Amino acid sequence: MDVLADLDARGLIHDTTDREALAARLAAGPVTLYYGCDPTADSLHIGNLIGLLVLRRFADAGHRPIALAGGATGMVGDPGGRSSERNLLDEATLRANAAAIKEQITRVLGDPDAYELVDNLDWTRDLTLLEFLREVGKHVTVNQMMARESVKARLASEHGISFTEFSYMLLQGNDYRILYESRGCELQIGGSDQWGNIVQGVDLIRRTNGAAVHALSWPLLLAPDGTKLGKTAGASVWLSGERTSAYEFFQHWMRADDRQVGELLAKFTLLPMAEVAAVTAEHEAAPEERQGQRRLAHEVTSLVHGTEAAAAAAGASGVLFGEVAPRAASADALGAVAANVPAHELALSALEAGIDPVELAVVAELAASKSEARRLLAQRGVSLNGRVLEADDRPSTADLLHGRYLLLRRGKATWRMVVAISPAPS
RNA sequence: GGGUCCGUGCCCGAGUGGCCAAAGGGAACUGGCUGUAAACCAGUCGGCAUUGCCUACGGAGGUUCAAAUCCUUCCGGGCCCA
Repeated sequence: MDVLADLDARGLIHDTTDREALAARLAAGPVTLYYGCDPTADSLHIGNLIGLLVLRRFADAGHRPIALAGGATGMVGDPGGRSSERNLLDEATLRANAAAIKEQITRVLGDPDAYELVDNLDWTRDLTLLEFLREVGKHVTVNQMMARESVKARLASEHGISFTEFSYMLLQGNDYRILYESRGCELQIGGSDQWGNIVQGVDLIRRTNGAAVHALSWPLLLAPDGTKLGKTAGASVWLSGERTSAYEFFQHWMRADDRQVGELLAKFTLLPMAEVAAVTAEHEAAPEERQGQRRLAHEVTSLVHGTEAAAAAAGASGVLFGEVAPRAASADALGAVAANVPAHELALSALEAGIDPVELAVVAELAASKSEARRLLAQRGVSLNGRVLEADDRPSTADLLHGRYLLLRRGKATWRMVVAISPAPS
């Protein structure tokens, strides 16, 4: 299979170094390539998922991917795409983050024999300043570095840019050089915001080794209306089940904008393009059926959380958004929901005399504060067991479904379960 | 080292002694319409609390009946000069 053609069809090529040379090299035999993510948090988010999946696509085409966790680069901070200086994370945090991220990479890439996982801290930690200046710095002109968009933007802003962040691109360039020298890595991939950093490495390798290596970037994901995706919108959907439960993850894709379904299927699933096209066509014929979103949610959730979790999330969604009224739902169905929707325990005794809805909303973490809870209730934004919860209601044990569940919803799609428990005899 | 300007709520950004929990925009949240969509319309958007209180305008002090607004100092940053 022609990987480049496939990536192209999926809209995953934004830029490459000499396209023909790259195509020829890929056709000539297995190529070692890498993609790196910095451990700025203890979980990757769906933006990084594209990169991992592109690695996977290369692996499936017979190439040899390297996933790089940026233990070293994470300590410095990439100036790209931000207007102000980063706060440096301490080493312990970074180490913990890197460990968590490695686990996620492993999950998405599957077969541990099919790829290699490295951490740039391993070769950067002991690099001395003099070595760095002589082996890396000497080959790069500041003129060229200043010309980078990300640097220019920061130079123009009132915040400036520290030398540390300015050096980031050299560290990343050096990673590529090390991987080229130690493992014969000839291709680095990344989002288009990484293009400058990637090309930096390509240049460095040409100057130090006289070799022509390659680069490939994909376009950054845009919001459906073509504007830049808000930081909160995409960056808040995490791969970690701790941060974003499998159910919530599934729901994120279920709510995808119609206009984006085809694009998302192409970029975030491993379905062959022919099938993507078929599903998209089916979806466009009857968008209200949401078949595209269903398939998308199932595929992506399976990749990240496993098919079992995906099926469970789909099952819970069926109960919550289906025809069945909460009061008529079976104990099994509710149990399944409780296992998928964030659930909170509440002592049975707290319900006996009736509970203040404000209190209940806070306990269920439907609202972050009592003020917010009151606001939501005033706006009639909370429902209990399928009925609007009024501010002067006093939910009690009589409202428990099957003697133990309270099913709460905020807005249209945010569900919480409260499970009543008898205090353990002590 | 000298001069000068700046630091406001999730983000951008007004405010230069009381009418400021702080204009405006964006994001976000809720309601209406709908298909768990889009667009659009309306409302909300520091916390606690029965019209009141607390915390907040980089940090710490001070002046004042009263400070985001004035003074001192510290921290952080931009620009110019050396």
